[in-house]
Amino acid sequence: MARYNPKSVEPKWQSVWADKQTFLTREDPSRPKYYVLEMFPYPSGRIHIGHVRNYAMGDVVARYKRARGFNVLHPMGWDAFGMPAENAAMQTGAHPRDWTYQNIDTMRGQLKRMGLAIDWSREFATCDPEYYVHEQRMFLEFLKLGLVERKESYVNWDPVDMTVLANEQVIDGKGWRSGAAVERRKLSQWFFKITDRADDLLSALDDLPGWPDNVRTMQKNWIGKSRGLKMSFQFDGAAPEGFDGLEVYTTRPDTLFGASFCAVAPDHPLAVQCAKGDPELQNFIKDCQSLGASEEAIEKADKKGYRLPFSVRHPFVEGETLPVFVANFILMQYGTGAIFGCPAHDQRDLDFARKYNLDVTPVVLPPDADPASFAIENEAYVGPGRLFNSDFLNGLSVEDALAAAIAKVEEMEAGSATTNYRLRDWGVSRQRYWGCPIPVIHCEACGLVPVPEKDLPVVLPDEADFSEPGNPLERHPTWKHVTCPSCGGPALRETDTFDTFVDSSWYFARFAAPTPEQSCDQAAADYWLPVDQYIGGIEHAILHLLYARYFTRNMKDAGYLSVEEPFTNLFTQGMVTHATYKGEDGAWLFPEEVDVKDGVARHIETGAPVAIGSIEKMSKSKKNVVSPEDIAEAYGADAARWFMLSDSPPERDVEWTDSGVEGAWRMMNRIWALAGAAGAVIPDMLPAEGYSDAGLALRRASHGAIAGITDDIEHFRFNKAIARLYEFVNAIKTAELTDSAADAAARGEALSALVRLIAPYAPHLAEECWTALGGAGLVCDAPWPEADAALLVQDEIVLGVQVNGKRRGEIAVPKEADAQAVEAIAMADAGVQRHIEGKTVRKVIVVPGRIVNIVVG
RNA sequence: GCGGAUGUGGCGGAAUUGGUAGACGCGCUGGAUUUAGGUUCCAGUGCCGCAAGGCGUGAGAGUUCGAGUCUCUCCAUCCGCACCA
Repeated sequence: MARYNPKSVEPKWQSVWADKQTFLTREDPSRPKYYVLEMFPYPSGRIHIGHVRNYAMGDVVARYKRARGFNVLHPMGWDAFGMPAENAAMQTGAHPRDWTYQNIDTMRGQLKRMGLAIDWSREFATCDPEYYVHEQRMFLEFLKLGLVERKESYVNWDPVDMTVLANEQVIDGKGWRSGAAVERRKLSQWFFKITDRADDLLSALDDLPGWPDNVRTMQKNWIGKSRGLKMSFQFDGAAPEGFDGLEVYTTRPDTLFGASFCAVAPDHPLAVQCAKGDPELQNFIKDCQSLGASEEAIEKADKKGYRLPFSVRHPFVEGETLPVFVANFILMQYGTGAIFGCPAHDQRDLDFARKYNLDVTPVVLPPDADPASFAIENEAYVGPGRLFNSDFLNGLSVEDALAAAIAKVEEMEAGSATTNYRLRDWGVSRQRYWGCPIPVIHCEACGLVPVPEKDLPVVLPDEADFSEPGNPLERHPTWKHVTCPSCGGPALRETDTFDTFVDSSWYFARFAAPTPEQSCDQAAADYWLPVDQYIGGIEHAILHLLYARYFTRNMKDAGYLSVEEPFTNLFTQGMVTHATYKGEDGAWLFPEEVDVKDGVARHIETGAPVAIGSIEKMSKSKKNVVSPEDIAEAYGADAARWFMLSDSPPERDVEWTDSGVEGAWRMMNRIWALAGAAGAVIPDMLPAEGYSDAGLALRRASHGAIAGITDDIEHFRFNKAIARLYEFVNAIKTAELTDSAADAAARGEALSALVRLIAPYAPHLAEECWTALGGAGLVCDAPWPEADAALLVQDEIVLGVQVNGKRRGEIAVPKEADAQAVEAIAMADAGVQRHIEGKTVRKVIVVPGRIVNIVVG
């Protein structure tokens, strides 16, 4: 019996699958479809172990559903545009295209060695012109439909990458890729009008039961819907030129009687206008803008204001006026960029009021508080209560007062109830070379002219200069100079390219079309979409997933798709982590450079002590990475896949350990020793009787394993499924079978089931064993084993017996024993007897099939 | 600050509707096989205790015949958002 050798076995089966086109998928209306998709990789250079985990999960689902008779679509592609290719060009001189396609070649080879059940015929990269031509066409249709617009706006400018970033790409005031402090610039940009769909994107979250709650909550918060009142305060005396009144947004109009000031954002038009003749205000505004938006800056920043030479009239109180400030804590992007301040019931307003000695009038009285003595010190009261000090609102609850105040303001025609969103429109213009060109032309005479259909795709120029930062398309000598398709005069091509999130917002639809010529074949898209199971990292909870949901709606409006929601079920898997190691000189060390024994680490070459650091997400910079290739070389792809799914629940992080993968490797060998050596034992038919007790027990174990593992896979409990597989293997190994034909059949049944159950995890080993057992065809084409319900019930049940809630014994009772019989057996148990001796039995609780509890006093 | 999650042996983690806590794996201990082994196999392994027994699911209370699971109050860690009016 030869030792299992994945090095020869794995390539063999991979080429069998390839030759037979086993995983080639076509539409087949006669079968139910199942579309399983893992977030496609960015071709950064090499596959890492996190990819292995991600794709192993998808592969388990794909192979399982396939065995259950589904027509499974499981494709793979490349999210291939983006900054790293351009950075590589700047650093090494390699062309982004060459760099990208070389990486794709490398990574495709690595993925294929993992033995994934993927239809490679559908592969594409988003940088293929055959892919992005559709993106350009869709963009022009969206433009026609009014779903996109060009507008001038403040943008987040990354001074290192020299490009614009979406709000979502700014983290703590820094660019998500470069880490540079983001600046604000006013530019003319293309925007997808995602805010038009804010309400739909929000409410439809409730109809996504297959999504994790945390992702839905994050999207909900990101969209940030609030109901409030937009209202206008009239200026007291002469209004500043061009201003009718000061329009503010508030969610607390119930506290209007506590208002003691108004404030506008530093970049509010009123502030900007006033600053024209006021150098001091100019400086103040400049200060505010240089403050930055980082977490620390916000927390430490004092509330600061600048008093404008105007006051506004209180809408409800005749003769009362409120001072108007420019204040650093007001955001122009939210609401109207102006507020009224009620210090008693808003902490920010209170901080501000204390600093500038403004009135603090409480108007909401907490339950049980005394109106005569209730006062605000340094903490604003934001809880529930009854209104007081508030004229016509007095005595109302906060909720009723809100409605009453809104009604009053609307009746006065001073404002109206509105809804506000935190979500901003999606700016998609990027000043980069390695992206999808935006297909429009700027003509002095005709204005904005879409590139005509016949001229699509607008392809990137081959030659480009990457020697300096900025946009190589902009400084290309010829590319942008074109003739206007409308008037024939000289015109300029748009040199911005799309944010790469546009590319990944519809790729799942492109996979559904069988040929690259089609963006989405309507029939194929209707057959395959939505994606039944989407799997990827939690880091895309907002960005990618929100954009994809939005884009799908646009595509539906443009007639490409019939669905609105692209992903029915979403699973967010955890990361792969590893301990970090630091040498004496403080430099990070690769795990293979370190020998760890009994918790003490030494450098293998020098023997010098090594500090073991925290367990972190694998990253190149900390060198705590392991190469999937090395692992596959040493243990095989099956063992790597097995381990990645075995130790932790898939949504949780898993720590990569050598002992863990060694354990998986041992299991591969155990299974091979068990199934590979058994001979052709798969029975044609199972005898109805004649089994020994052990034979029957083994049959029960087989069917228990089938039922349990099936349920586990359905619920993404891969770690539990693997634990059951260990139990099942142990059961087969330790079964003391007789020589009877029936027992032999029971063993054949068990082995046949085992091999089919491990196939989603360890597909190569499963094929090898299947052949050895005399299975017909390929195991990946074999149907999933079915559990026989009759074999899932035990004749005899073991019950725990408690005395006063503490476990004192264990009894075996027949399955059909009634409560009385069970009680009698329990009372007779020696361990139980010892604990009830000399005491009065007050009550006996028998829960059939579960437990017996004897209460004594 | 707001929102979400998670706390179980030396470690990763199991425990349907409240019903035998610690499945399974790793590690560790002892033994056998092997020229050797970081191979394979067997046995053991929550803690204290020779034992009987006692104690045990972040802490504390509560409901219950019975709580890892339900309720309340804390504590810790992680994630997301954050001057959003």
